[in-house]
Amino acid sequence: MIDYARPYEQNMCDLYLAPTPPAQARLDDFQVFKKGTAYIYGNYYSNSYDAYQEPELDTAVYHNLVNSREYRREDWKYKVVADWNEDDTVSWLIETAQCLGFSEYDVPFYNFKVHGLDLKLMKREEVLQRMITPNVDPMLSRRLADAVFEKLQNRLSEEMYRDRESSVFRYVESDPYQHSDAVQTVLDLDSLEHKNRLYTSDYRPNDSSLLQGACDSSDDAEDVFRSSETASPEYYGSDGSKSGDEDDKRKSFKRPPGRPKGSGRKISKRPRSVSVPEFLRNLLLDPRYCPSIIKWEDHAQKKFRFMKPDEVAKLWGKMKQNDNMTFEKFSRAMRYHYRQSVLVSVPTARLVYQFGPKGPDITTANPSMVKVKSETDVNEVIFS
DNA sequence: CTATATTTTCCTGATT
DNA sequence: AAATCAGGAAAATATA
Repeated sequence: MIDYARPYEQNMCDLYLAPTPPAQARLDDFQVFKKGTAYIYGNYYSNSYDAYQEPELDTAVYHNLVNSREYRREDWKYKVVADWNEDDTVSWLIETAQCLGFSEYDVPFYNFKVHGLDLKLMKREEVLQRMITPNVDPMLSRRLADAVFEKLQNRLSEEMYRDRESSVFRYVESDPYQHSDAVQTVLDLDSLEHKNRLYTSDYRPNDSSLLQGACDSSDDAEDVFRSSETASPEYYGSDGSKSGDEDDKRKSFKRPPGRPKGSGRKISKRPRSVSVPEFLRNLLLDPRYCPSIIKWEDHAQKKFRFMKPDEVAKLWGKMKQNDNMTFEKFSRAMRYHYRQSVLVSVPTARLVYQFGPKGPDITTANPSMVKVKSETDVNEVIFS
Protein backbone atom coordinates (compact mmCIF):
# COMPACT_ATOMS: atom_id res chain seq x y z
CA MET A 1 0.00 0.00 0.00
CA ILE A 2 1.29 3.38 -0.90
CA ASP A 3 -0.68 5.35 1.62
CA TYR A 4 2.49 7.08 2.62
CA ALA A 5 2.57 9.07 -0.58
CA ARG A 6 2.37 12.74 0.06
CA PRO A 7 -0.21 14.62 -1.93
CA TYR A 8 1.16 16.22 -4.98
CA GLU A 9 2.22 19.80 -4.62
CA GLN A 10 3.19 22.20 -7.25
CA ASN A 11 6.91 22.72 -7.24
CA MET A 12 7.40 19.39 -5.61
CA CYS A 13 9.76 18.70 -8.39
CA ASP A 14 11.82 21.70 -8.86
CA LEU A 15 14.14 22.35 -11.65
CA TYR A 16 17.09 24.57 -11.22
CA LEU A 17 20.54 24.97 -12.54
CA ALA A 18 22.57 25.23 -9.42
CA PRO A 19 25.97 23.64 -9.69
CA THR A 20 25.63 20.07 -8.58
CA PRO A 21 27.51 19.24 -5.42
CA PRO A 22 30.47 16.95 -5.75
CA ALA A 23 29.10 13.48 -6.14
CA GLN A 24 29.50 11.34 -3.11
CA ALA A 25 31.82 8.45 -3.59
CA ARG A 26 29.87 5.27 -3.20
CA LEU A 27 31.10 1.83 -2.46
CA ASP A 28 29.42 0.79 -5.66
CA ASP A 29 31.97 2.69 -7.61
CA PHE A 30 34.54 0.22 -6.55
CA GLN A 31 32.55 -2.82 -7.39
CA VAL A 32 33.29 -2.08 -10.98
CA PHE A 33 36.75 -3.37 -10.47
CA LYS A 34 35.52 -6.62 -9.12
CA LYS A 35 33.73 -7.46 -12.29
CA GLY A 36 35.69 -7.18 -15.46
CA THR A 37 32.74 -7.36 -17.77
CA ALA A 38 30.81 -4.66 -16.01
CA TYR A 39 33.62 -2.26 -16.52
CA ILE A 40 33.63 -2.52 -20.29
CA TYR A 41 29.91 -2.75 -20.42
CA GLY A 42 29.56 0.44 -18.45
CA ASN A 43 31.86 2.37 -20.68
CA TYR A 44 30.06 1.27 -23.72
CA TYR A 45 26.76 2.41 -22.37
CA SER A 46 27.83 5.76 -21.14
CA ASN A 47 29.50 6.59 -24.41
CA SER A 48 26.58 5.72 -26.55
CA TYR A 49 24.16 7.58 -24.35
CA ASP A 50 26.17 10.74 -24.18
CA ALA A 51 25.26 11.40 -27.74
CA TYR A 52 21.61 11.66 -26.83
CA GLN A 53 21.98 13.91 -23.88
CA GLU A 54 19.99 17.06 -23.92
CA PRO A 55 21.83 19.86 -22.22
CA GLU A 56 18.69 21.26 -20.74
CA LEU A 57 17.91 18.16 -18.79
CA ASP A 58 21.48 17.25 -18.18
CA THR A 59 21.92 19.88 -15.54
CA ALA A 60 18.40 19.56 -14.30
CA VAL A 61 18.01 18.53 -10.74
CA TYR A 62 14.91 16.86 -9.55
CA HIS A 63 14.30 18.47 -6.29
CA ASN A 64 12.24 17.05 -3.55
CA LEU A 65 12.04 18.29 -0.03
CA VAL A 66 15.14 16.41 0.77
CA ASN A 67 17.80 18.46 -0.86
CA SER A 68 17.43 21.96 0.34
CA ARG A 69 21.06 21.52 1.25
CA GLU A 70 21.80 22.70 -2.25
CA TYR A 71 21.08 26.12 -0.90
CA ARG A 72 23.86 26.22 1.61
CA ARG A 73 25.78 28.94 -0.08
CA GLU A 74 26.51 31.97 2.00
CA ASP A 75 26.75 34.67 -0.60
CA TRP A 76 23.83 36.44 0.92
CA LYS A 77 25.85 37.25 3.99
CA TYR A 78 28.00 39.60 2.06
CA LYS A 79 25.32 41.45 0.19
CA VAL A 80 22.56 43.81 1.02
CA VAL A 81 19.12 42.33 0.66
CA ALA A 82 18.48 44.42 -2.39
CA ASP A 83 21.30 42.58 -4.12
CA TRP A 84 20.16 39.10 -3.29
CA ASN A 85 19.27 36.85 -6.13
CA GLU A 86 16.78 34.05 -5.81
CA ASP A 87 19.29 31.59 -4.44
CA ASP A 88 20.52 34.06 -1.88
CA THR A 89 17.02 34.57 -0.63
CA VAL A 90 16.46 30.85 -0.27
CA SER A 91 19.81 30.29 1.42
CA TRP A 92 19.07 33.03 3.85
CA LEU A 93 15.63 31.69 4.56
CA ILE A 94 16.79 28.18 5.30
CA GLU A 95 19.59 29.27 7.54
CA THR A 96 17.44 31.77 9.37
CA ALA A 97 14.74 29.22 9.96
CA GLN A 98 17.27 26.87 11.44
CA CYS A 99 18.75 29.56 13.61
CA LEU A 100 15.27 30.11 14.94
CA GLY A 101 15.05 26.49 15.86
CA PHE A 102 12.84 25.31 13.06
CA SER A 103 13.45 22.35 10.86
CA GLU A 104 14.46 23.03 7.31
CA TYR A 105 11.78 20.57 6.31
CA ASP A 106 9.14 22.93 7.53
CA VAL A 107 10.26 25.55 5.08
CA PRO A 108 8.66 25.48 1.64
CA PHE A 109 11.66 27.32 0.36
CA TYR A 110 10.71 26.89 -3.27
CA ASN A 111 8.03 29.47 -2.63
CA PHE A 112 10.68 31.99 -1.84
CA LYS A 113 12.71 31.98 -4.96
CA VAL A 114 12.46 35.70 -5.35
CA HIS A 115 14.88 38.50 -5.83
CA GLY A 116 15.91 40.45 -2.77
CA LEU A 117 14.01 43.47 -3.98
CA ASP A 118 10.82 41.48 -3.99
CA LEU A 119 11.60 40.07 -0.60
CA LYS A 120 12.05 43.55 0.77
CA LEU A 121 8.59 44.51 -0.36
CA MET A 122 7.00 41.44 1.07
CA LYS A 123 4.37 42.05 3.71
CA ARG A 124 4.04 39.86 6.73
CA GLU A 125 0.89 38.41 5.28
CA GLU A 126 2.59 37.42 2.07
CA VAL A 127 5.41 35.74 3.89
CA LEU A 128 2.80 33.72 5.69
CA GLN A 129 1.01 32.81 2.49
CA ARG A 130 4.20 31.51 0.99
CA MET A 131 5.11 29.67 4.14
CA ILE A 132 1.91 27.70 4.25
CA THR A 133 2.31 24.21 2.89
CA PRO A 134 0.06 21.16 3.11
CA ASN A 135 2.47 19.02 5.05
CA VAL A 136 3.14 21.43 7.87
CA ASP A 137 0.93 22.54 10.67
CA PRO A 138 -0.39 25.99 9.78
CA MET A 139 0.26 27.26 13.26
CA LEU A 140 3.85 26.25 12.98
CA SER A 141 4.09 27.93 9.61
CA ARG A 142 2.59 31.04 11.10
CA ARG A 143 5.19 31.22 13.83
CA LEU A 144 7.90 30.51 11.35
CA ALA A 145 6.63 33.20 9.02
CA ASP A 146 6.42 35.72 11.82
CA ALA A 147 9.87 34.96 13.09
CA VAL A 148 11.38 35.06 9.66
CA PHE A 149 9.63 38.29 8.89
CA GLU A 150 11.02 39.84 12.04
CA LYS A 151 14.51 38.74 11.16
CA LEU A 152 14.13 40.23 7.77
CA GLN A 153 12.93 43.53 9.13
CA ASN A 154 15.81 43.57 11.57
CA ARG A 155 18.26 43.05 8.84
CA LEU A 156 16.67 45.68 6.68
CA SER A 157 16.69 48.29 9.39
CA GLU A 158 20.26 47.44 10.22
CA GLU A 159 21.15 47.89 6.60
CA MET A 160 19.48 51.24 6.59
CA TYR A 161 21.35 52.28 9.67
CA ARG A 162 24.66 51.20 8.27
CA ASP A 163 23.92 52.88 5.07
CA ARG A 164 23.81 56.15 6.90
CA GLU A 165 26.97 55.36 8.80
CA SER A 166 29.17 54.76 5.85
CA SER A 167 28.65 54.94 2.18
CA VAL A 168 30.76 51.88 1.67
CA PHE A 169 28.66 49.06 2.90
CA ARG A 170 30.16 45.97 4.31
CA TYR A 171 28.17 43.37 6.05
CA VAL A 172 30.79 40.91 7.04
CA GLU A 173 31.56 42.04 10.54
CA SER A 174 27.97 42.35 11.58
CA ASP A 175 27.07 38.89 10.50
CA PRO A 176 24.74 37.55 13.14
CA TYR A 177 25.10 34.04 11.84
CA GLN A 178 28.76 33.34 12.10
CA HIS A 179 29.32 29.84 10.94
CA SER A 180 31.56 27.56 12.85
CA ASP A 181 34.52 26.17 11.03
CA ALA A 182 33.67 23.32 8.80
CA VAL A 183 34.49 20.09 10.52
CA GLN A 184 35.36 18.11 7.48
CA THR A 185 38.23 15.82 7.02
CA VAL A 186 39.19 14.25 3.80
CA LEU A 187 39.71 10.98 5.52
CA ASP A 188 36.38 11.05 7.21
CA LEU A 189 35.04 7.62 6.51
CA ASP A 190 31.54 8.58 7.45
CA SER A 191 31.13 10.62 4.36
CA LEU A 192 31.90 7.57 2.33
CA GLU A 193 29.61 5.26 4.11
CA HIS A 194 26.47 7.26 4.58
CA LYS A 195 25.24 9.85 2.22
CA ASN A 196 22.46 10.83 4.57
CA ARG A 197 25.01 12.43 6.68
CA LEU A 198 24.75 15.32 4.34
CA TYR A 199 21.41 16.33 5.56
CA THR A 200 21.37 14.91 9.03
CA SER A 201 24.54 16.26 10.44
CA ASP A 202 25.53 18.95 8.07
CA TYR A 203 23.45 21.17 10.21
CA ARG A 204 25.57 23.11 12.60
CA PRO A 205 24.13 25.32 15.25
CA ASN A 206 24.87 28.91 14.50
CA ASP A 207 23.35 30.43 17.52
CA SER A 208 23.74 28.27 20.54
CA SER A 209 21.45 30.32 22.68
CA LEU A 210 18.60 29.70 20.31
CA LEU A 211 19.46 26.23 19.34
CA GLN A 212 19.70 24.59 22.66
CA GLY A 213 16.43 22.83 22.16
CA ALA A 214 16.51 22.40 18.45
CA CYS A 215 18.69 19.38 18.19
CA ASP A 216 17.68 17.31 21.14
CA SER A 217 14.94 14.83 21.54
CA SER A 218 12.10 17.26 21.37
CA ASP A 219 9.60 16.52 18.68
CA ASP A 220 7.63 19.49 19.58
CA ALA A 221 7.88 22.79 17.84
CA GLU A 222 6.38 24.46 20.87
CA ASP A 223 9.23 23.28 22.98
CA VAL A 224 11.76 24.40 20.50
CA PHE A 225 10.21 27.76 20.21
CA ARG A 226 9.74 28.26 23.87
CA SER A 227 13.30 27.34 24.58
CA SER A 228 14.35 30.13 22.32
CA GLU A 229 12.27 32.55 24.29
CA THR A 230 12.69 31.50 27.85
CA ALA A 231 15.69 29.24 27.75
CA SER A 232 14.12 26.59 29.88
CA PRO A 233 14.56 23.29 28.18
CA GLU A 234 14.16 20.01 29.87
CA TYR A 235 16.82 18.55 32.05
CA TYR A 236 17.94 15.02 31.60
CA GLY A 237 18.93 13.76 34.96
CA SER A 238 18.53 10.07 34.69
CA ASP A 239 21.16 9.00 32.24
CA GLY A 240 23.44 11.83 33.11
CA SER A 241 24.48 12.25 29.53
CA LYS A 242 23.29 15.78 29.33
CA SER A 243 24.35 16.94 32.75
CA GLY A 244 27.78 17.55 34.11
CA ASP A 245 29.83 20.32 32.67
CA GLU A 246 26.89 21.71 30.76
CA ASP A 247 25.00 24.84 31.42
CA ASP A 248 24.37 25.15 35.12
CA LYS A 249 21.14 27.00 34.72
CA ARG A 250 19.54 23.99 33.18
CA LYS A 251 19.85 22.07 36.41
CA SER A 252 17.51 24.35 38.24
CA PHE A 253 14.75 23.55 35.79
CA LYS A 254 12.88 20.38 35.57
CA ARG A 255 10.26 19.62 33.01
CA PRO A 256 6.88 19.55 34.67
CA PRO A 257 5.30 16.12 34.65
CA GLY A 258 2.86 15.23 31.98
CA ARG A 259 2.54 16.08 28.38
CA PRO A 260 3.68 19.58 27.54
CA LYS A 261 0.98 21.84 26.32
CA GLY A 262 0.49 21.67 22.62
CA SER A 263 2.77 18.74 22.13
CA GLY A 264 0.17 16.71 20.35
CA ARG A 265 0.71 18.34 17.04
CA LYS A 266 2.82 16.70 14.51
CA ILE A 267 5.53 18.69 12.89
CA SER A 268 7.41 17.55 9.90
CA LYS A 269 10.84 16.32 10.72
CA ARG A 270 12.60 14.70 7.90
CA PRO A 271 9.95 13.74 5.42
CA ARG A 272 9.93 10.28 4.10
CA SER A 273 11.92 10.18 0.94
CA VAL A 274 10.08 9.92 -2.31
CA SER A 275 9.34 6.43 -3.52
CA VAL A 276 9.54 5.29 -7.09
CA PRO A 277 5.80 5.49 -7.76
CA GLU A 278 5.60 8.87 -6.09
CA PHE A 279 8.47 10.07 -8.14
CA LEU A 280 6.77 8.98 -11.32
CA ARG A 281 3.56 10.62 -10.25
CA ASN A 282 5.40 13.84 -9.51
CA LEU A 283 7.01 13.92 -12.91
CA LEU A 284 3.75 13.09 -14.57
CA LEU A 285 2.02 16.01 -12.92
CA ASP A 286 4.76 18.48 -13.62
CA PRO A 287 4.60 20.21 -16.99
CA ARG A 288 8.34 20.59 -16.95
CA TYR A 289 8.64 16.87 -17.32
CA CYS A 290 5.35 15.59 -18.41
CA PRO A 291 5.05 15.64 -22.11
CA SER A 292 8.78 15.86 -22.66
CA ILE A 293 10.28 12.87 -20.93
CA ILE A 294 7.30 11.03 -19.55
CA LYS A 295 3.64 11.46 -20.33
CA TRP A 296 0.21 10.08 -19.80
CA GLU A 297 -0.83 7.45 -22.20
CA ASP A 298 -4.27 7.32 -20.73
CA HIS A 299 -4.84 9.34 -17.63
CA ALA A 300 -8.17 7.69 -16.88
CA GLN A 301 -6.50 4.31 -16.81
CA LYS A 302 -3.45 5.72 -15.05
CA LYS A 303 -1.34 4.54 -17.93
CA PHE A 304 1.80 6.39 -18.76
CA ARG A 305 4.65 6.17 -21.18
CA PHE A 306 8.32 6.91 -20.93
CA MET A 307 9.39 9.20 -23.71
CA LYS A 308 12.98 9.35 -22.56
CA PRO A 309 13.54 6.51 -20.17
CA ASP A 310 17.17 7.34 -19.68
CA GLU A 311 16.40 10.91 -18.75
CA VAL A 312 13.90 9.80 -16.17
CA ALA A 313 16.42 7.40 -14.73
CA LYS A 314 18.99 10.13 -14.71
CA LEU A 315 16.68 12.37 -12.72
CA TRP A 316 16.00 9.60 -10.29
CA GLY A 317 19.70 9.07 -9.93
CA LYS A 318 20.24 12.75 -9.44
CA MET A 319 17.68 12.84 -6.73
CA LYS A 320 19.25 9.87 -5.01
CA GLN A 321 22.75 11.20 -5.51
CA ASN A 322 23.61 8.23 -7.57
CA ASP A 323 25.31 8.86 -10.85
CA ASN A 324 25.21 5.21 -11.74
CA MET A 325 21.47 4.95 -12.10
CA THR A 326 20.18 3.54 -15.34
CA PHE A 327 16.75 2.84 -16.70
CA GLU A 328 17.57 -0.81 -16.42
CA LYS A 329 17.92 -0.54 -12.68
CA PHE A 330 15.20 2.01 -12.26
CA SER A 331 12.76 -0.23 -14.03
CA ARG A 332 13.74 -3.11 -11.78
CA ALA A 333 12.72 -1.00 -8.84
CA MET A 334 9.47 -0.31 -10.62
CA ARG A 335 8.81 -3.98 -11.19
CA TYR A 336 9.06 -4.67 -7.50
CA HIS A 337 5.93 -2.59 -7.15
CA TYR A 338 3.94 -5.04 -9.22
CA ARG A 339 3.61 -7.27 -6.22
CA GLN A 340 1.49 -4.81 -4.32
CA SER A 341 -0.36 -3.53 -7.33
CA VAL A 342 1.09 -0.11 -6.94
CA LEU A 343 2.15 -0.55 -10.51
CA VAL A 344 0.89 -3.04 -13.02
CA SER A 345 2.58 -4.05 -16.19
CA VAL A 346 1.15 -3.37 -19.57
CA PRO A 347 2.13 -6.36 -21.64
CA THR A 348 3.14 -5.98 -25.25
CA ALA A 349 3.52 -2.23 -24.92
CA ARG A 350 7.07 -1.19 -24.30
CA LEU A 351 7.89 1.70 -22.02
CA VAL A 352 4.30 1.83 -20.97
CA TYR A 353 3.31 1.19 -17.38
CA GLN A 354 0.25 1.71 -15.33
CA PHE A 355 -0.50 2.67 -11.78
CA GLY A 356 -2.47 -0.06 -10.12
CA PRO A 357 -5.28 0.09 -7.58
CA LYS A 358 -2.81 0.91 -4.83
CA GLY A 359 -1.03 3.54 -6.84
CA PRO A 360 -0.53 7.10 -5.67
CA ASP A 361 -3.09 9.80 -5.98
CA ILE A 362 -2.75 11.30 -9.40
CA THR A 363 -5.33 14.02 -9.16
CA THR A 364 -4.15 17.54 -9.62
CA ALA A 365 -5.58 21.01 -9.76
CA ASN A 366 -4.20 21.83 -13.16
CA PRO A 367 -4.18 18.78 -15.32
CA SER A 368 -2.28 19.27 -18.51
CA MET A 369 -3.39 15.92 -19.75
CA VAL A 370 -5.77 17.18 -22.34
CA LYS A 371 -3.05 18.78 -24.33
CA VAL A 372 -0.79 15.82 -23.80
CA LYS A 373 -3.33 13.52 -25.23
CA SER A 374 -3.27 15.16 -28.62
CA GLU A 375 0.50 15.17 -28.70
CA THR A 376 0.38 11.52 -27.93
CA ASP A 377 -1.54 10.83 -31.07
CA VAL A 378 0.83 12.83 -33.18
CA ASN A 379 3.81 11.00 -31.84
CA GLU A 380 2.08 7.72 -32.25
CA VAL A 381 1.67 8.30 -35.94
CA ILE A 382 5.25 9.31 -36.41
CA PHE A 383 6.52 6.42 -34.41
CA SER A 384 4.64 3.73 -36.27
C1' DC B 1 19.12 -2.51 17.84
C1' DT B 2 15.56 -5.38 15.21
C1' DA B 3 12.37 -6.04 11.58
C1' DT B 4 10.36 -4.72 7.44
C1' DA B 5 10.16 -2.16 3.27
C1' DT B 6 12.46 -0.25 -0.64
C1' DT B 7 16.09 0.26 -3.65
C1' DT B 8 20.34 -0.95 -6.03
C1' DT B 9 23.23 -4.01 -8.49
C1' DC B 10 23.91 -7.89 -11.28
C1' DC B 11 22.34 -11.47 -13.92
C1' DT B 12 19.85 -15.03 -16.96
C1' DG B 13 16.67 -15.58 -20.33
C1' DA B 14 12.75 -14.05 -23.20
C1' DT B 15 10.50 -10.77 -26.33
C1' DT B 16 10.07 -7.18 -29.69
C1' DA C 1 21.14 -6.26 -32.69
C1' DA C 2 19.84 -3.25 -29.22
C1' DA C 3 16.24 -2.18 -25.97
C1' DT C 4 13.07 -3.59 -23.00
C1' DC C 5 10.89 -6.88 -19.77
C1' DA C 6 10.57 -10.33 -15.97
C1' DG C 7 12.16 -11.74 -11.93
C1' DG C 8 15.73 -14.19 -8.77
C1' DA C 9 19.39 -13.31 -5.52
C1' DA C 10 21.82 -10.63 -2.50
C1' DA C 11 23.42 -6.47 -0.54
C1' DA C 12 22.60 -1.81 0.70
C1' DT C 13 19.55 1.73 2.61
C1' DA C 14 15.61 3.66 4.72
C1' DT C 15 12.02 3.68 8.06
C1' DA C 16 9.24 2.11 11.76
